[in-house]
Amino acid sequence: MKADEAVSALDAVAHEHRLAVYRMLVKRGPQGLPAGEIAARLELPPSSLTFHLQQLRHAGLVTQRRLGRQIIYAADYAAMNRLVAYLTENCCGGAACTPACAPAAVKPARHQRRSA
Amino acid sequence: MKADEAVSALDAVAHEHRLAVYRMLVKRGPQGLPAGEIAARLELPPSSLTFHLQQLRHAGLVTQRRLGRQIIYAADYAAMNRLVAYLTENCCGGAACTPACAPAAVKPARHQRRSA
DNA sequence: TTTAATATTTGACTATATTCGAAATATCGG
DNA sequence: CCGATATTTCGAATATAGTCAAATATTAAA
Repeated sequence: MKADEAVSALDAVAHEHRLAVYRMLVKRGPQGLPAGEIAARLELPPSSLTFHLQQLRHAGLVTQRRLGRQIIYAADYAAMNRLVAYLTENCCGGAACTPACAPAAVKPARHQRRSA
Repeated sequence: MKADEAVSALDAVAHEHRLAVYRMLVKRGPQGLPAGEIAARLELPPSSLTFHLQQLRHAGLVTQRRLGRQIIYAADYAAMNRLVAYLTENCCGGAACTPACAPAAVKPARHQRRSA
């Protein structure tokens, strides 16, 4: 992955609404969701949602397909993994840092204590 | 992790120079690098670098400490892992999506066990 | 205390992103 | 074809980010 691709992808999710859309799609799975459903759930005007969906799509994070009158968006998991890998690449110069640096895989809402 | 914290962190790395700085620090390890060294390697004017370092720091992705005349910056690996976990959280609704979704099949990070 | 090294803050300028209503486009069912 | 539904494109207003030279702080050494 090139730096500018990573920047595009990160920029795409670096926004309140787009991050919400993206996480919704990640949670949804390959089945995806139609634009209208996303707009309804997040209470966004359709034109605003399109703007954000296009950014996610252009960044390669989501895919688009038509189903009748609807347009279905879905997360591209391969892209997600490439991005995460790029961010954490060469952690600690490759030294034995696994416990400290390895990114968590699937997190089942465990007790992560965080004092405010 | 809250949505706005994630947005701050993503926004911090969603920039060519900041991403380069961040990856350099991730690669460097807990030892970190002085601001001047980072500026020299990336050929950035000191004032511009400070601008970007502050964003990374304010977003919680890097830490800052003084060493003599220098100010050392280092990646915060716990924050990195929280961010990655947030992005990939509840992948596919928790269904059996491991081959498609699981980022770098690695067990969740525990505690830092690294000799400095 | 003076000087040099290191890093940050300030300030002024330029450029880009976000928002959303209204109009346009594409699809379906009759 | 026509009306209804789903989504996108356009356009204009508003807001925020990025750049870097010069001035300022902080520390160390002579």
